[in-house]
Amino acid sequence: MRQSALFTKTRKEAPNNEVAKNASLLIRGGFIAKELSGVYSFLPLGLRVLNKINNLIRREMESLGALEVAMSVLQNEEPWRLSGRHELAVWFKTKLREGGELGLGWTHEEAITTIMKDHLQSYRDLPRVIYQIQTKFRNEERAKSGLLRGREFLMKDMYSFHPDEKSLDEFYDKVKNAYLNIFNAVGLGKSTYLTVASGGAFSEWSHEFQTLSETGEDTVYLEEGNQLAINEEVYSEEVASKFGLDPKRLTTKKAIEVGNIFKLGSRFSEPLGLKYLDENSKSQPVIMGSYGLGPSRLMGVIAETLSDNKGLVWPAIVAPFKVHLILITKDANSETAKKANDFYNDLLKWGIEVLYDDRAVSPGEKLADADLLGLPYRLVISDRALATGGVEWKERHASESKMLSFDEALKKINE
RNA sequence: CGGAGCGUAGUAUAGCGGUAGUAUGCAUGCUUUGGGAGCAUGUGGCCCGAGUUCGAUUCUCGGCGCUCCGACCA
Repeated sequence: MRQSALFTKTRKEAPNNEVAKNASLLIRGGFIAKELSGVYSFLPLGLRVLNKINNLIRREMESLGALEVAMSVLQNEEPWRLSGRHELAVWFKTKLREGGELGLGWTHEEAITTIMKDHLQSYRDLPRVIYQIQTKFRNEERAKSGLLRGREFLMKDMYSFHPDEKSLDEFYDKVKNAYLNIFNAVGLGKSTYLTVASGGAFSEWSHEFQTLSETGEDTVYLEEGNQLAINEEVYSEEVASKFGLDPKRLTTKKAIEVGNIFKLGSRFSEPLGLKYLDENSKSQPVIMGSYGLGPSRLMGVIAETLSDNKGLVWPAIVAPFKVHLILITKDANSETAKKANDFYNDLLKWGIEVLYDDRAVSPGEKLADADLLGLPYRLVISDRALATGGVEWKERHASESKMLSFDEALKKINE
């Protein structure tokens, strides 16, 4: 994409209505726009990042055998009455003209359980795994920290249906690994801990995925070198020992929750009547699990924790473009400009995602923007670079650049 | 929901009981091209409502909105 065609503009100054680093940088770079507190629009660059994250998540979920659906955002209140959750304050509710109440989906256990009543009758129909990636609405008492805690946000929610606890347990462990694959892929593997947390009303324990960050709302107990942690909410020396950790060696750190998985058991299948017949023609409640992961929050965590003082630093796998090609020349018809145009077309031919800064602005502005936008590879084509027979190559996280021939650059991009 | 702070050009900010300044952006012209370039000329603003006052962007009250701390958080 030619940068001259990109309508979003970058800004030098941090917005005065954001303190959070993630929101500040993403707004400065034109990735997102603020609509309300905790409510953001995604602009072209931001949407590209979000879609990359979504597709990464999709690949992992599909590998678990999950099938994607799109459930409705408007929800019937009736199943929520059956599950006893219709009074919860996080629910944005509204009324039909006729007077009936309905709500905006903030989670979908009730909805998917109701749907599955039409599709699960026999043990032969189990297990099943269903997920969606969808905008969720939660009437938070306090939105905060940019994309980290919003009232409207993107969520991948997955639900699994099993004949018994054993089947659920096996699947649950697979999901743990799939989640860890995702956090590893986006460069948060080392700072993300599988964390024992409260199972709430459903079971004794659940697991969270906590990424270390001073902006985090949670506190976890952990030991360096061990990727299992305990959330402060459930921590005691006894609990630590139970999970194989030595209380004496644990320290506390602030962390932000990037995922949460639950064993629901029959918490929803019983009240909503989701049952199946086993091999002995005996009616049994379906055993369920639910698995959340927020792509927009993950984008915020990446922006928050992997950036530096010049701007964003996207991991290649989620970067909106892989290459930032920058032309520096005084004359749009110069030999240098022709070379840059040709190279841009070569990159497109190779199927490389490239943002080409062909704008008629000063070199300083282009370079500062490149740092702010944070694409992994920066390639500068200028009179100076051409004089040495090639392009200047710099990786966003590196401090030094080096000169490469056009062929060498192409090769390196494809590595 | 309790507490604190804030709301002035597109953005970031200064200031005042007598209708507002700076930087940046944007527009035009000339110059300029490796770290947000220079000069000149323009463009553009006091969140909403009520009250006090001769006069309110400024003071008071209410509303709306934003940020932070706490509470809350499937």
